[in-house]
Amino acid sequence: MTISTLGHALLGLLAADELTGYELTQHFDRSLAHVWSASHSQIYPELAKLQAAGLIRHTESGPRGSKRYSATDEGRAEVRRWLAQPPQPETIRSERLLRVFFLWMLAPDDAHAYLRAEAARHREQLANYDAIAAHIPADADAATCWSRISLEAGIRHERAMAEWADWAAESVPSGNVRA
Amino acid sequence: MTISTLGHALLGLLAADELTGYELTQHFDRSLAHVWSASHSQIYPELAKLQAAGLIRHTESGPRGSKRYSATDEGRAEVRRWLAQPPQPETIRSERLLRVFFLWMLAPDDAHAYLRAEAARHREQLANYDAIAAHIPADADAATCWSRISLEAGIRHERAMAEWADWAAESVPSGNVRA
DNA sequence: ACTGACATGTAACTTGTTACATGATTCG
DNA sequence: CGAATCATGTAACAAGTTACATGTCAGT
Repeated sequence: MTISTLGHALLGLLAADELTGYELTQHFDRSLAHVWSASHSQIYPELAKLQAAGLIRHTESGPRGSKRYSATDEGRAEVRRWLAQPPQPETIRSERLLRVFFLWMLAPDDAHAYLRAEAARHREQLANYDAIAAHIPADADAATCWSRISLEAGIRHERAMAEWADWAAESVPSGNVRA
Repeated sequence: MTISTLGHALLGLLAADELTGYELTQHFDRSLAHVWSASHSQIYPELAKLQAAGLIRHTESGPRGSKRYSATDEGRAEVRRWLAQPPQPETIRSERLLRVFFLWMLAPDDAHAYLRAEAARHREQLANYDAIAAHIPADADAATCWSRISLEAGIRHERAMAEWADWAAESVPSGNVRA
């Protein structure tokens, strides 16, 4: 049985807490949003696989048919094994940056507007991340401390990209310049 | 016919130059490496689709059965249409950052080593990008200027992530500290 | 002759998305 | 009692990866 990255993400979350599929789904929309994304339609079948592989265990059943899972010892060992492996180089796929590559096909004003909008989008995301970071207490547990560290990567990324978009917009002539 | 992002990438490249499938493949390994990735097994079928949709045209046949394509007027119009649309928020998936999220499961020394290695990987990528940037002439054509602008995003991203990894490593206690 | 780069394609599989489908519980 | 949220699942499809398969041409 080979485990996908999604599988490892679920396993990692279940190593810290007992969670339902629904709660796991929410983690991908919230705490893990800057790191990994997954929808419930991918999560439920993956949970079934992990359970079949003995890496997670169904602990309790709650209201509305909800099922709570926790990682088994083998599951925790699997996460550690995964973490100890050197990661492969990631394949980069950014549609937003790809568009920039082809912006020479647009009128300078339109290209300029694209970059300004890009800067705004990055600043918006940065504000979201900053707001999340502001709510993390200073005396948090280990798992939360590490979520803060990974969130910092998102913050610095958005900040760098916002500054890049500003720089890029300045380097493009525009008829809309007012300064 | 809906066109995938890969289709738009191919169309964009073929809007500037007449290229073969093989040359397109190389672009994803080189000029587009920091932006989008695709392998030949995905490219050849996609070229067939674009041709069937009348967005590209097979122009000349070369040695070793190579086929050269160029974008049609409809193809160029399609790229511009795509560029004018507001991009959707991108789904983020970084296995390397996901690991950081779960680093609390490792001994502090191992977590520290992971972050140091991360910093080194980002610095290595940064050096690659810097080397590429250094070879772009100052008097380049429009398409090259925009490739330089998108490359700058890669450079700033790697720089920000290298600095983040340093910061993160410092914030983790390690038995290997010599300073 | 051999090696490596050039060159194109297909098949099987994995991963991820979108849409469909259903039902329980809570709050106003 | 109606809407929102909670809660789980499946099916059809799209996108991407890995492996298979084949053949050409240039340089040594």
